[in-house]
Amino acid sequence: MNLKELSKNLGLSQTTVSRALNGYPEVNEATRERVLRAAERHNYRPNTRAKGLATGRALAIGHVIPIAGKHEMVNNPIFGDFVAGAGETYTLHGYDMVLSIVAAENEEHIYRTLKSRGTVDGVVVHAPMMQDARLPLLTDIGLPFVVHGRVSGSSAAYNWVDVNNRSAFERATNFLLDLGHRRIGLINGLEYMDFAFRRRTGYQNALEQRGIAADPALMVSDDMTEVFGYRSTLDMMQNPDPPTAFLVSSMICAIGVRRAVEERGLRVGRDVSIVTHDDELSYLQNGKDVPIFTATRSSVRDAGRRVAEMLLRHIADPGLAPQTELLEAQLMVGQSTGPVPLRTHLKEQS
Amino acid sequence: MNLKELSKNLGLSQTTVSRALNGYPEVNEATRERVLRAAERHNYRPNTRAKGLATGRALAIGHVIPIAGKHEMVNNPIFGDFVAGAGETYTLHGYDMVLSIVAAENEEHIYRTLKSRGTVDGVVVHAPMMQDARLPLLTDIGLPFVVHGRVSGSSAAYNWVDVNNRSAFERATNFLLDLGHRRIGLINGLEYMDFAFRRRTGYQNALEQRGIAADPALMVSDDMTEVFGYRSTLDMMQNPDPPTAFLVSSMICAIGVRRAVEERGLRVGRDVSIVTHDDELSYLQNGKDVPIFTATRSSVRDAGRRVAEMLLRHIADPGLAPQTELLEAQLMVGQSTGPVPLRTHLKEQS
DNA sequence: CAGCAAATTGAAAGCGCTTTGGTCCGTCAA
DNA sequence: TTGACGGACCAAAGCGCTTTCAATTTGCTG
Repeated sequence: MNLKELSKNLGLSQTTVSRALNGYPEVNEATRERVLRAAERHNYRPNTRAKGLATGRALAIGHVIPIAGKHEMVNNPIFGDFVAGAGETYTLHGYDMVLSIVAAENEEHIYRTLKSRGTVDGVVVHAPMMQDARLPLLTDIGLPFVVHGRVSGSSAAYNWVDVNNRSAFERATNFLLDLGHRRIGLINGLEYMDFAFRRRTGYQNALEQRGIAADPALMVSDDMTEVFGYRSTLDMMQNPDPPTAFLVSSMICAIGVRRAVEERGLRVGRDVSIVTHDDELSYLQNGKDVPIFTATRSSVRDAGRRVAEMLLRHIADPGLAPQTELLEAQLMVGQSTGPVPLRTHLKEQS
Repeated sequence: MNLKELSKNLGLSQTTVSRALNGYPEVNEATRERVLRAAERHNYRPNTRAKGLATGRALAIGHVIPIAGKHEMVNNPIFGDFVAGAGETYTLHGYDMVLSIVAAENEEHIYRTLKSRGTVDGVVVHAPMMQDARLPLLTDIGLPFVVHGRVSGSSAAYNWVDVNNRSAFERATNFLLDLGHRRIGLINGLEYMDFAFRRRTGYQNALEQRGIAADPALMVSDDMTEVFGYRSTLDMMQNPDPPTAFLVSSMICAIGVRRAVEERGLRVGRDVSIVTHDDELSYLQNGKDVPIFTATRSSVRDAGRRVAEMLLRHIADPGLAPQTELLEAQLMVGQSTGPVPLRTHLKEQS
């Protein structure tokens, strides 16, 4: 069933039917009613490609997901929840979501293709790095975009939605300091990722304010896997003056930290404290009533929604000035933190 | 830059240029060369929508992802890796991937829309349930599809790619039985999901073959969260005759099992054994060299690739008879299993 | 009752591509 | 020399929609 058939069926011109369906004012209300009913009855839906051709808009948003490639980067675990949030919003506004899975080295090519083929009206930039090259590229080719995160070192203004990673980790560090911890291990993501850099800044700021020198031996950064959390915890525990607390950049990583701690015969929340960042991934909930881990919490699904809304706003009104949205993470106290243990206690365990 | 401009530029007709670019034989090789070079130089890429309109094909595949809605179902954690695999394949074949995030109750509507708008040439069915209603629906509306998993209770033939869940869990159970375990807890996914049903069947088969009656108190099923693994393990440990081993349907769940075991002061792999299913999620690797958990292993990303290939095959040749592909999971021995402990040992701990 | 504006509706021209149905030339066999 | 034939190319008709420009009708005003 297409427009032509439908209008013939109704004894009207395609013009009128099209107008009726798209809510134009110059069509008689009675006629519109009749058209809508007929469309419903015949299960008519306009062909997206034809509509797109005629209007010049794609009614679709692109998400380019770089996958683990040469550099053995791990796929982003927050991705699923993020697109769930964004997708909800697109559906609500009648937009499609186009996903491009691509090796990192082909990213530029994909963006150009997306633009020149007219596949999408805009894109979301995931997992921004410091001085991310995608910003100038997208600006150059004229594809509207919103960044999920921020790009340190970018001079030009651009659209972004981000969690206040610095303040979150600053607060988390202060929380641990208040509990008496002085040796706090930072288990961070790769620090060419913007968010990881900001988190370390927050951590260091807090230490500095109390006149504590950050110990390089207590700061590591890598792909945030369970094994990384496990290994680096074991390593730090070897330190003659081992940390009594860990600040961790992801739940998955924190699970590895816990494994290491418990394997050493210590108890999380009593002998060793852990604070982690919690993206509220739907499949990795941090406990039910009481959080398992004390955590800086911020819903990545919600972030997805906000990013999508911002992008649609800018597509609808290309003249709009760049917007930004800074989300504050909550600090949720769970079972994984407690006052610093007495030195003697730790000694006798190790 | 579009076809018209490009051909004017070359002093050729659109027809010839189009043919040259699409590899038709009736064009002079020298001309083709010239056209290809010009296209490259001007960075020309045909408009997808126009091409689709003219050919009647969308060059896109749909993935409909139901999200946590009324029934508080948890988003599928394997989703990210699965689409990564499928997406690779699509990109390779010049197809786009269209994602629809939708509340489960609107799924039917989305499929109809996808078809009538001509957005996609086919779809992938995720997370099939027993007697899944999507199969008859998709057959009815004539949208080609491949199921990731299988649908018990479907009479008609259909395309699917699935892991042999039954045999995997049968082997895992036998492995534990061989180690002397007789009380094995099954922590399974929701059993209206087809894979969960098959896994339980495998577990029960193995027990039966050794003349052991399956104890309903040792079989639970729910959304596979960390908390579910934790809670149900604690519950089962209360049993007067508690399990000495657990067979778990997902890594995330198994992490909860481990937490419960260690919280009870027991040691995984010595006091209590755990076997889990491992989808080889890129962000949740089961250790590096030696697996943390003994596991039935099968790459969901690989499954994504295979599903995508099968679907593209069927779209290219609509006459093809339904195909099926059964993947065998590997049983990887890790650090989480060991012989059944002496009864006395367990008693003294509890 | 003439005249004009507002309310409705249509015809047709694109949007950028593919593809059908030619056309125009050399070539080659008869 | 002629006609058939294959090679190389092109004009134009769609694909299913939107939108401009016009046409027609209706309702009022003076």
